[in-house]
Amino acid sequence: MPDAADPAPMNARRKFRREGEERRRQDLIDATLDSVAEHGLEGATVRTIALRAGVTAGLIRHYFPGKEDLLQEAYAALMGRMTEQAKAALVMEDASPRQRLAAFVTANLNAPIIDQRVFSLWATFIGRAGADPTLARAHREGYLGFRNEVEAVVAEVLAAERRKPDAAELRHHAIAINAIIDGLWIEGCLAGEMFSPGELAAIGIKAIEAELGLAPEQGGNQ
Amino acid sequence: MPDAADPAPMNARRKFRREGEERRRQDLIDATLDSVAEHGLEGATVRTIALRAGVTAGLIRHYFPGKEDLLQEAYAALMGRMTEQAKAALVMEDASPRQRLAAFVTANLNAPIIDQRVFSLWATFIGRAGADPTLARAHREGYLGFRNEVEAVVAEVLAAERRKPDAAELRHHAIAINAIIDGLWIEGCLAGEMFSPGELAAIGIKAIEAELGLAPEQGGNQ
DNA sequence: GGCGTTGTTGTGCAAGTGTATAAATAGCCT
DNA sequence: AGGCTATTTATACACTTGCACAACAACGCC
Repeated sequence: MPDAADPAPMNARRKFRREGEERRRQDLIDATLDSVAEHGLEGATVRTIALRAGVTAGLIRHYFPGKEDLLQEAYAALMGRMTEQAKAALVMEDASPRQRLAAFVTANLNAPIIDQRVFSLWATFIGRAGADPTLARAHREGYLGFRNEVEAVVAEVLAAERRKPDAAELRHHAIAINAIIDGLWIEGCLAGEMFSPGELAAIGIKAIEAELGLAPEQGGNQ
Repeated sequence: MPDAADPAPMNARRKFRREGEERRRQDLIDATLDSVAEHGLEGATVRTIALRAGVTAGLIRHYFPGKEDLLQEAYAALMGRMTEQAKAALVMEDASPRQRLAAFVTANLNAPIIDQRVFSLWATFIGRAGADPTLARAHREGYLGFRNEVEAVVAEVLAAERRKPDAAELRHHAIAINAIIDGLWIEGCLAGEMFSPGELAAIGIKAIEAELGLAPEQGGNQ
């Protein structure tokens, strides 16, 4: 008679807790990014994502109209974090424009922005920008925002050197500097162990100073 | 009585031609790249690929052990074409090192290397480099090969200017120049219509000359 | 021209996909 | 404590996926 009063029913329904809506959405988005980073878009199935988030697959559809919407929000969250971190280094106060530019470059060429997982996510999503106009526009806006930040700092740096560049010149500098940062970022993410700590940032700062025609710093700060 | 002697039997088996093995493999690889570029890795199913190649899905398994192998070979083919095109601009003869460097940059920052489809493919595949060691190594080799080419040209350019850089300096220049080209390549692929023709190449050449400390060209060639 | 080889097709299948929906239960309000 | 409600689970379903396999027919060879 092990049938009647079994103290451990084998068809026990899984225990669960009710989390707040915001918390669940964040967990699902984070689980989505983890899944995409690890297995690519193809491997990011609702079941994989749900497993990672510690819930069952059905719950996804309770918070998102469909899987596509979850992916969209995950990409938006990723971009938001990236640009937020990147710009954070610019808000230094009590620093010369040149120091701020150097700090900006250094921040963008070290952890946590140099990170293989973030790069994988970026590449995976951006690869679909050619086919998905929504992604393409999201990228364009992020890129232009970033470039405008660069352009603003460059203008300050040159102003401090009493140089008065015209708009076209400024734009070219911003494009070039953006390329230097992006290119070094990729190199660092894909082959970080080939560079010693701080090496990429040093290369980037020197390249940017050359681009702007600044004399190399002589002994240190100021 | 349209039943008996129907001249067009509705269960007609599809007509086909036997292509050479190399031709079929190439067609399948091209169809794979097209599918990946258009729908991403997730949308590149054996049926989609076969449809694009003008064959039926079963044939894929006649030429490749599995879908994964087809993807691997497609990625290898992509990388091969990219590096081949990129290096082709370096074989100019009867040109000064500096002209060769400029030609190299120009070639890499215009069509057909600046191309949204190629970028989509690159990003899609490289996004998996973090998880797939095979891909990671393939990229690393391609990258180092590219950077060594850059380093060699840079050495020639500096030698022509009677400068004798040490190995570390040379390496840093190569890393920076590589980053400039990569970064501008990405900008051009993702937002090509934001730049006028030749603008990216001009920006790249100026940035690289600044990096190398070369005086701007005065009037034209030589 | 017939024939064998094998490139090619078509069908089948088990596993996995996103989504729909009913059943259950955790936690709040009174 | 007890019920209400919305979060969460579980199951079902139609569809797609990669792959296996047998039937077929295009092409070279005699």
